[in-house]
Amino acid sequence: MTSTRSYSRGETIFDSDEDSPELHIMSEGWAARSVSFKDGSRQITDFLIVGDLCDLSALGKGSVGRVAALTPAVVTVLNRQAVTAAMASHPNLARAFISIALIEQATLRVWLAYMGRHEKTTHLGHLFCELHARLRRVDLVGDHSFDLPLTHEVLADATGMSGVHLNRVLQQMRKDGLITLHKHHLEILQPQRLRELAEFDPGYIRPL
Amino acid sequence: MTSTRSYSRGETIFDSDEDSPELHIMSEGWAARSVSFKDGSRQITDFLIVGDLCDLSALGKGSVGRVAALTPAVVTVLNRQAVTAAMASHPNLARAFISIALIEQATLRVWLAYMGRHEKTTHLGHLFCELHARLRRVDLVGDHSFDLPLTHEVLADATGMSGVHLNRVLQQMRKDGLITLHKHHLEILQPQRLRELAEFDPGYIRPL
DNA sequence: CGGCCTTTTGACCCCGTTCAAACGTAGTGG
DNA sequence: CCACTACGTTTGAACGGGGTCAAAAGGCCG
Repeated sequence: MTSTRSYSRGETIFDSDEDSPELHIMSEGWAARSVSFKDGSRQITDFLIVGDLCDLSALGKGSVGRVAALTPAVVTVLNRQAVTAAMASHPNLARAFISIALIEQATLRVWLAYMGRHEKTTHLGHLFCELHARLRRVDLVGDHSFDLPLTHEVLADATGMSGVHLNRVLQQMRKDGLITLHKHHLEILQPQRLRELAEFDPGYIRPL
Repeated sequence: MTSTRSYSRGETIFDSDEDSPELHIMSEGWAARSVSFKDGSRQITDFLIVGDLCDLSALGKGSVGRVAALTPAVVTVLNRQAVTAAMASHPNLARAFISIALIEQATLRVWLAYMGRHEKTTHLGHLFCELHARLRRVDLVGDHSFDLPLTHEVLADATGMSGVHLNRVLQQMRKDGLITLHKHHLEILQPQRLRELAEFDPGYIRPL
């Protein structure tokens, strides 16, 4: 039936090349999908948290990038064939997967839009708003703060900036009294102001 | 049954707000989905050409941005309910839509990765490779050249650069003997070199 | 205590932006 | 056929955000 599997930081959970008969759902920890280039740089395209499907792509064609654990992580493993069989008899399940894929699309479009924008401060602020909203869905936030067990390097790879600059943006946000970030715990001090600054509209976040 | 509709340049084909009972398929011309910001800037997140679905999002939750014609365009209009009904009786159709959504995702991830990269030349080169591959699928290329009825401004909004800089990148590519671009017709003079330069891997393009 | 991985800070520099103006080129109407 | 206009392309000059390189200063763990 369903089983779980544990990964330690840095381990690959799924790679676009493989054609695995499994479907992975995050049960604990953080993971990221990323695309790498010859010059060593990488772009993180998705953060995966509890409840997220790692490889929806196993249900159809089309996949890019590698999913790797960013923290110690646990995933639940489903059998792909069992899922596709269930889809055949329950059309609503198929529609649910389409919806999930579309929500992931929407998030990618928002990321793309913010990546194209110029001020990196806005971009990072938006990411914080998004993560807060997503973590809230799965009860991983306390009021306006949450654990963010990621290194600067990871945040930089997600927002398309250098680690050095990411650090400077953070300093600025702290100085502006927008956030605190200590020991991998982020607190949003002025949620309203941050949302306005980042033009955050939670409409694209997956509803519960 | 199915009907068609025509749009002139700039007209909105679909907006994420509306909850239309229709599904649109591009039959002629070019369109783009874009996200806009308060400051007037916009980011194009998808180019739509013949055969592309404008609003897969009508089949589920999750949508961002507005789809607008970039040239005079013709779309075929399908009835959404008819499609969802067909999906219920033909599970393979549902899987096909999942695949389409996943391929769109893959493209978005690639765009995101190139947006995060630093050299804009690479980014634009990659876009040209992608467009060529996609247009080839629908027989709209002649050897290594194709019509590209887009303004610099549009290309700039897609690649996240200013119109001025986009023009300069183009000049450089011309000087390097990589391409010519005249009267909205692009010719790739050194396809192999361009692909290598842009690290283009067509694996993510929708197969025929 | 000694490494190793992160975070922080400083200095320098370049890619890409912005502002502006000039230069096509196509379309419209007299 | 020639203005006149509107839009797109091209070019110049100046500025600045963010990158790169390098080194110091914290944590964290064996």
